[in-house]
Amino acid sequence: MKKETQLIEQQLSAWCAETFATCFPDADLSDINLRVNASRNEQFGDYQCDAAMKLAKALKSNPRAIGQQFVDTAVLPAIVEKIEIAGPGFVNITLKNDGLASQLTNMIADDKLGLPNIGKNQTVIIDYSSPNVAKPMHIGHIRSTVIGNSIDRLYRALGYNVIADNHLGDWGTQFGLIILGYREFADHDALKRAPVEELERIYVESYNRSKDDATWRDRAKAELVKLQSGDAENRKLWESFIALTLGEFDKIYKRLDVTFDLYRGESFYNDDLAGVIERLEEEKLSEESDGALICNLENDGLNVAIVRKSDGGFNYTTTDIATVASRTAEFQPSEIIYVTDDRQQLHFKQFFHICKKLGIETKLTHIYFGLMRLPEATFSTREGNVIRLDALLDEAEARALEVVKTSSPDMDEAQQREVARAVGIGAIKYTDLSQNPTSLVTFTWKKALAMDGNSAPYLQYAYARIASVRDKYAAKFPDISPDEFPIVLTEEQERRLALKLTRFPAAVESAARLHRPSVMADYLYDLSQAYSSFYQNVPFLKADQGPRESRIRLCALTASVLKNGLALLGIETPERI
RNA sequence: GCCCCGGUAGCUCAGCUGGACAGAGCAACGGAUUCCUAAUCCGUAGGUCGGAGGUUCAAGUCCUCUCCGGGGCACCA
Repeated sequence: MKKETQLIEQQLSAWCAETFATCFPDADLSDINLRVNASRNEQFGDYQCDAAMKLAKALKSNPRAIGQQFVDTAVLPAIVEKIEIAGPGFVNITLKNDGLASQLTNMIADDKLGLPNIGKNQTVIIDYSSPNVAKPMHIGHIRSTVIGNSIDRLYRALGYNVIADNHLGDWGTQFGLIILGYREFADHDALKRAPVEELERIYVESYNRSKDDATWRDRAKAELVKLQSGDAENRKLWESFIALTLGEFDKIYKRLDVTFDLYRGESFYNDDLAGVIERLEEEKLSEESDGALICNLENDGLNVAIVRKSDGGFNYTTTDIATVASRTAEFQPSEIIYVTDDRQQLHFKQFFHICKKLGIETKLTHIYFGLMRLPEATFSTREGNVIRLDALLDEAEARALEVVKTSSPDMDEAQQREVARAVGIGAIKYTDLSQNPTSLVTFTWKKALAMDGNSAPYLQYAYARIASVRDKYAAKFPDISPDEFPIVLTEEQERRLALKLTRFPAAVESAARLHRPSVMADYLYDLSQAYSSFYQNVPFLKADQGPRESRIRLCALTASVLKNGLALLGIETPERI
């Protein structure tokens, strides 16, 4: 039986709370945060507790004295070397070297590297990517796809049962225009060559005609009505548009290593929409206004949401409510997570609110991110200022290939291409994942394709160096098995690396909890820096037996953490680079 | 008009539930390669955290006001 892993931070926090309770048995400490946190600055120990300052007021005492009392009464846990009081009343905690070493040994023995199984028996649905049919994906789509996919991976790693659902925009008024346009001026050769581009051209042209041609508008509407009422021919056309588009999308998803468990577009919920309206009316949550049916949420500061248009059609609020109802009934998720850009915030607040009023208790979370902007000067001449996603990926791979060719000229070309693919795609993903999603993002090729510094290639490079060390060790000492030697931390860089390694589970946990892959990226970069410094300054293949094996084990564990950690960002780790 | 998100070093960005002197990368400058992949490492320089008040023992982080940029506010999703 696998013992439940507990994060060091939690362990120390619990200990800290207990100790304070023993120190001050009469005080009510329930409102005060007694947590222990990783020290930001290593001169203040490995972990620190700032509770003494927080308690000062409640206990009517000064923080130094409280800290001192804590230090005097505390019974140190086995893993702790010493505690000290410092500054205004911080308790700084330093871990034992052999305590760290045994943590590492446990991680090595655990194929999950110490990750807690906090998602056991919980289902989470993640709704991300969700592009529209008949429109090519451009750089605006990469954030939802890559961020959503990373959240997906983080949750899975923590034991959640994740359902990744691609909620395609496959239904709506645009299909009337597309069907009509298709009938009138489709270029069938172009449709074979580049189906989505041609579909988009058809849509745009048809849309433009509808703007000042009432007849065209009416004809498009007639096509839409036919489609919606199940006309066999239009239905078939519509299905073919979806198939063509998905065929193109799948190429991109494959390149990005993104897979979905479900592809349920808006059309999937079409039959449920009337029922949603009925429920809203029954619950008296809706009212007529200017011929439309609305939910008035002004009292909640959320304006007004239209649930049925004056022409009788439904819109996305209705669809989204139907989707939640369907998902909760079918999967009983503990949480549904949506990943979209921040323009949709109001919409999500509105329909989350309506769902709650309808008695749906499921936790609904909207992860939003800032739209990608272009620095005007660079791209103003580009047509429509749009960079297609596949073009971006091509460029990334090409750029990476140049670097690979100059850095690894001896590698055969097929392998160079393979490395360039992993590195190029990794660079693109990392750029998106390493920033806080809510930040505004300015797209620059330089940043997106960065190959050094805080970038995926830096992390991949660190990994490849370890792989190389491992192979050289195996060749040089074929008869020695490093795992028979204990991990001993003597050098400064060694200890720093060890400490970082033990924080992997905490990093994964908080990245998932905060829905922020950037936390993971930050951690991995930090770890790689610690490793690179170790690598550069501490010899291992040339060290004596004992330290050598200990260091090899550290290398191996670093490799595992990097590989698994980067996998949580959807980034590959080639063995050679 | 109301609401949301940004404004941190020349540039691009971190900074978790307020915690000890604000951190990276790029660019600049100076070092390191008989040695485990230099896509690396070590170092120097660079910031009144948009501005003004306030709360607090402690504010980049919370509150109020304000300036700048982006976005959203009824039949597109």
